[in-house]
Amino acid sequence: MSNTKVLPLLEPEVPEAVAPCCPPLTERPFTAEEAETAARMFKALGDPVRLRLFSAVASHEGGEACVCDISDVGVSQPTVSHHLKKLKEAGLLTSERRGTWVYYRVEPSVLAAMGKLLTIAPAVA
Amino acid sequence: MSNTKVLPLLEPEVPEAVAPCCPPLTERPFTAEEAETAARMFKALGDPVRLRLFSAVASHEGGEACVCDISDVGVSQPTVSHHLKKLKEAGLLTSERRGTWVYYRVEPSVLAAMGKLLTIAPAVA
DNA sequence: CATCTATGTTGACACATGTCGAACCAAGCG
DNA sequence: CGCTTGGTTCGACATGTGTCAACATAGATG
Repeated sequence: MSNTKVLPLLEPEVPEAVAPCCPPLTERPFTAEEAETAARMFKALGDPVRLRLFSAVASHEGGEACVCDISDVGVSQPTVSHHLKKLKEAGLLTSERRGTWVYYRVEPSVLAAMGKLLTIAPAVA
Repeated sequence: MSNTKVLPLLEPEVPEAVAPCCPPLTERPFTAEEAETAARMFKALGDPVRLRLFSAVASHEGGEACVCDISDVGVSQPTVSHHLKKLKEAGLLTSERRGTWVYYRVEPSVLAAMGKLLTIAPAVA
C-alpha cells in the first residue's frame, strides 16, 4: 500500500460556512463575502421541496429522520435525493448510513445562526 | 366620469404572504402550501446581491434608504432595480417615491416572522 | 417646453436549477 | 450467489434566473 491515509485535507462536503457566519442583517450593510455565505443558506431553503424536507427532518423525533420517512413530498425519489444533497452541501443537514437506511440530521447551530441573522436589534445596549 | 375609483381590489403587488405565515420549521413537517409561501421569502434572500441590498436597507437609518444610497453593490443599475423589485414582490420591502428619489423600507414584521420560522423550540411549555 | 438626473422596464442571452427515467451502488436475505 | 429493497448518480431536458444595454418614465430645473 503506497498511499495510506495521506492528504487528510480536501474533504468532499464541509458545512463550515454555517455557524459563525454574519452579523444580523440589520446591524450594518453586508459585505460581498458575508452576503455570498449567508445567501447560500437562504438559497438552500428557497425551494418548497427542500423546505418541506428540511422541516420534516427538523421536526422529526430527535432531529433525525430516515429518507424513507420523509420522501413523500410529491416528487420522484431521485429528486428527493438531489435536494437532500443540496441541503447537505449548504451545511444544513448531515447524513449517516446505518445498515439499510440513510438518516439525515439537522445541525441545531444552523437554526440558531440563521435566526440571529434575522433579529431586529443586535442588543448592543 | 364613468369609472372613478371603482374596483379597489386587485392591487398590483401585495406583500400579504408575510406576517402570519407558518409555524417554526421544527414544530411539524411543513405542508406544501406553507413551504411554497415560506420558500418565496427565503428564495428572495437567496441571492448575494439581493441580500446586500436588503441588509443595506434594513441597517440604514430608520430602516429606510434611497436607491442612490444602496446601489453600490457591483452590478449595473437596471440589475439593482430588478432585484429591488424581486424583494418587493416577496413582501420583504416596500417602496415610495418622494420627489426625485425612491425610498425602500423594510417591514419589521417580516424579520420577526422569518426569525420565528427558525426558532428551535416553539416554547409550547 | 427643453433638459437633466434618478429609476424603472424591455429584450436578449448565458447560465443555473428542478425534474425525471435509467442505470448504478449498498445491505440484507433466500 | 442472485434477488429485493433503499438510496444515489447520470444524462437529458425544460424552465427559471441574473445580467446588461437600450429605451422609457417621473420629477426637478432652467
